[in-house]
Amino acid sequence: MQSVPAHASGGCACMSAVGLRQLAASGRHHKALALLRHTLLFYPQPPIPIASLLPSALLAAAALSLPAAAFHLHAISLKSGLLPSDAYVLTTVVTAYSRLRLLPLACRLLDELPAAEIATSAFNALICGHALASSPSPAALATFRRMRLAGVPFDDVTFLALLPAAPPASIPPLHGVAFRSSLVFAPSVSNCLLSCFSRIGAVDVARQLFDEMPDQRKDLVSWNAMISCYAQNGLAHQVLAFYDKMKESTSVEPDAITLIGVLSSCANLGAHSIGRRIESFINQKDSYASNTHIKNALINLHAKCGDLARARKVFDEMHLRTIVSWTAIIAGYGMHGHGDEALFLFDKMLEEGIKPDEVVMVSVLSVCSHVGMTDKGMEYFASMKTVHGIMPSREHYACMVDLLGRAGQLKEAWDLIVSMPMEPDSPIWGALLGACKIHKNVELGELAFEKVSKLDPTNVGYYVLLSNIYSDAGRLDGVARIRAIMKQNGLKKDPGCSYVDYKGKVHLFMADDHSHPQANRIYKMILQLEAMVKNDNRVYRNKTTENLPLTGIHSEKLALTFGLLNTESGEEIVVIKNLRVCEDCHHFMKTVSHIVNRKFIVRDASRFHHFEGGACSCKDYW
DNA sequence: GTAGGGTTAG
Repeated sequence: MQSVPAHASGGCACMSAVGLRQLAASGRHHKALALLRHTLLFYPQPPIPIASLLPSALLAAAALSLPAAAFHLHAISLKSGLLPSDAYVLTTVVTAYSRLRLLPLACRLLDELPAAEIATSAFNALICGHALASSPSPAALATFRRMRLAGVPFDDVTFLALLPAAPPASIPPLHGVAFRSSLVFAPSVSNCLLSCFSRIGAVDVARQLFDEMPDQRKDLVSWNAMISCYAQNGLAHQVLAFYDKMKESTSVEPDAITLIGVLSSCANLGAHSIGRRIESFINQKDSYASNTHIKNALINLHAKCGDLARARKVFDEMHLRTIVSWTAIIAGYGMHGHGDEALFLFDKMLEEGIKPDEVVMVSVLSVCSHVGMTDKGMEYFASMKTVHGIMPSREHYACMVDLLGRAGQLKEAWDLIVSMPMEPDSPIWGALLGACKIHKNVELGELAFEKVSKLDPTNVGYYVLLSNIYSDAGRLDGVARIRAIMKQNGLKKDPGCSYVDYKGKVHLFMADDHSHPQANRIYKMILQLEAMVKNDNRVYRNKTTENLPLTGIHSEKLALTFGLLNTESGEEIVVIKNLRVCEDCHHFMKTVSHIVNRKFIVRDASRFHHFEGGACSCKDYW
């Protein structure tokens, strides 16, 4: 007959282990730790079934941010002789320290052991810890090397932890390792590799990986990863094409993640009718009704497609708003020129106790810059460090250079760049260059160009900006020089294009484009409008047009005129343009809005312009 | 019992 205590204790410990796991899994970590304390009272002596209790308890300590509890449990693990040999306990100690932001302790633990004796799972946990602490993480890669050198087998989990944190240059060789070890054949690993190549901008390699996956191994995640790949690399047209392809495929059904990728591409393209179709599909599904990510994508869609009221409606009707929702609506008001409402919402967000992050601060600063609230922008920039504890990044500096530069404070913008604690990047110098164009400063423009063309030599926009600076200053020698450099480097100016999403179809126009079926009617009307604009004394007061060289018909004039010809008064016209609208076209549109007594909206590369009654919502500040 | 892939805002 078994001794009663032994039998009873075994059963009780077993129950404790189950109970602890359940408590930890359901988030009741305090109860889990209390149960462990209670159990330990009955089992003061090792080696007892503590082995089965420690992992859950360690994770509970990490979840509760209780380093002292983790130290205690670590000590128990050592005292009971479970460490260093018990793989489960070793792995969870590493995980607990990683999650408690005590990565050095996790490192030391494994550093002191012979690598060959460390279990795969413990190495995986450490790689994961490195990934958690920083990304990209050379240390994660170094841990993987140590593992391989010691001959410790790696598995799919190793790759899933390592790949997202791997430095860009190590992705192709890791792909090779995954291939040789046959791990690429695990769908999760190939999906992960796919998104890694996406992250480093290797879209073609990502697509190749997708195409090489046998159909039965392509799952929903593979399709979504490919859609995100196109979306994040700015290939919105490919997203829509790929989405169509996905709908044809019988093996997968789009889910919320698919739709989010597609919606964001519709937003970037201004493809409002496709976006609205997806929205009505979404509204039919109850399961999406409370999906915050979807709602955020819809706010972004409507705002970027010109329907701010609808964006606001989605925002107002949300049950749970995250900082992303706030950022989307704030940026929306900003790009439509409603700086006051945007900043009011930001203050409201703070009142609701939401802590601002780097991203929302970028939006707030760019709102200030777009609407010319220079002082307000300076205040917010200063408050980042002093009030919110956010260190300004290059992106924030770029906003500030833009803010000061647009306002004509070129010297202050320059001083800010010089005072930066990190090396300025091309968008920062580009912002200064743009400001020099607005304020016609050749000397500083040349300086900014010199910097920016070293950092981003193939970006045509910068050459065009400097060329326009020279042109405005009557420096034709400069214009010729830039043109020569561009030719020498094989750089071509991005062609301007504009389009209107009319009755579900996109009508695209290039400059001087005659290919549209209605081209004759459109040009005839433009000529009439141009003549009327020249004679319009009311808006014409601020001269300029007469002296402008006739540079052909820009695409936005064609798209707008198409819109005017095909819609009734009161109907929405949204023109979307890939580049910034020029002064001549801007003046033309203001005047036309007065002459034909219509409202219309133009989205250019940087913001929205609402034209009505001879004026623009940007107040000529863009 | 431990380690883990694809999602939104700029």
